[in-house]
Amino acid sequence: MCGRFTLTAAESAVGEHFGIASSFESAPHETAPRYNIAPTQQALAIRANKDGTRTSAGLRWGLIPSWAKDATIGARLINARAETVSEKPSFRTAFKKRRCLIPADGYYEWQRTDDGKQPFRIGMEDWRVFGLAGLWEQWTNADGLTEETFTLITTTTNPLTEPIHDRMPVILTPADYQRWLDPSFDDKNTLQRLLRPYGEAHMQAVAVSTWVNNARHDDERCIQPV
DNA sequence: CCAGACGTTGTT
DNA sequence: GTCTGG
DNA sequence: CCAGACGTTGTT
DNA sequence: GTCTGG
Repeated sequence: MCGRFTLTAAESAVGEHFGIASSFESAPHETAPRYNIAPTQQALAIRANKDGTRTSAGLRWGLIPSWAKDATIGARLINARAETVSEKPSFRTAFKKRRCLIPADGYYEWQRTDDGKQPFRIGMEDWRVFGLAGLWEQWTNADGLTEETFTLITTTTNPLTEPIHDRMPVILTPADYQRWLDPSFDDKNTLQRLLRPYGEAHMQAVAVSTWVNNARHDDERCIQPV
């Protein structure tokens, strides 16, 4: 699965990778380096308009379906399984109409051992930015206040990460971005084929400090190799 | 018809 | 909102 | 994902 | 054990 991730890259590198001008105006609070993005926190999301132009915004991690009576369900819907995402009531509408990319340059998985749990930071071999496949929703509470949330799609693991954990988040290649983001594209089979494990060839996994365990910790010590 | 669920993970 | 179970 | 709470009353 | 919060 994927319950934590990083986005430490410069705002300009993120903009260049996803083809957006700048996040300073649309999401000023998401431009600082993040070493430990946790569920319920805001994170940067990339979406596309019908004309294909891309925008960025800060959304809350943990999808709240539009029909939810209260927001607490969001903390449990932080991941959606690629195998069932197109059918599940909580996700199917967003899968058709509200897909997004979540910029990251690492994600964390905890390996269970006899001694406890060892966190790993996993990403590209040079820690460059990549796009995680996500879905977003808009939810309005009883007071009429609106909130935008997202979930990350997971799939089976790849050979690099198999010893650590049996699931991994879906990482899309830039060639797939446009189709994934296009809100008017809704061919279920085509979309579902994009949700496969990313090739391990240019990835790395590094054991890091348990400092990352606490979601309130958000500094360089989280990515410190051990 | 109405009522109630709607999710993933890991562990057993 | 939409589907399943009763 | 992990950490931390897990309760009610009345009063300030 | 299970739920909520980050």
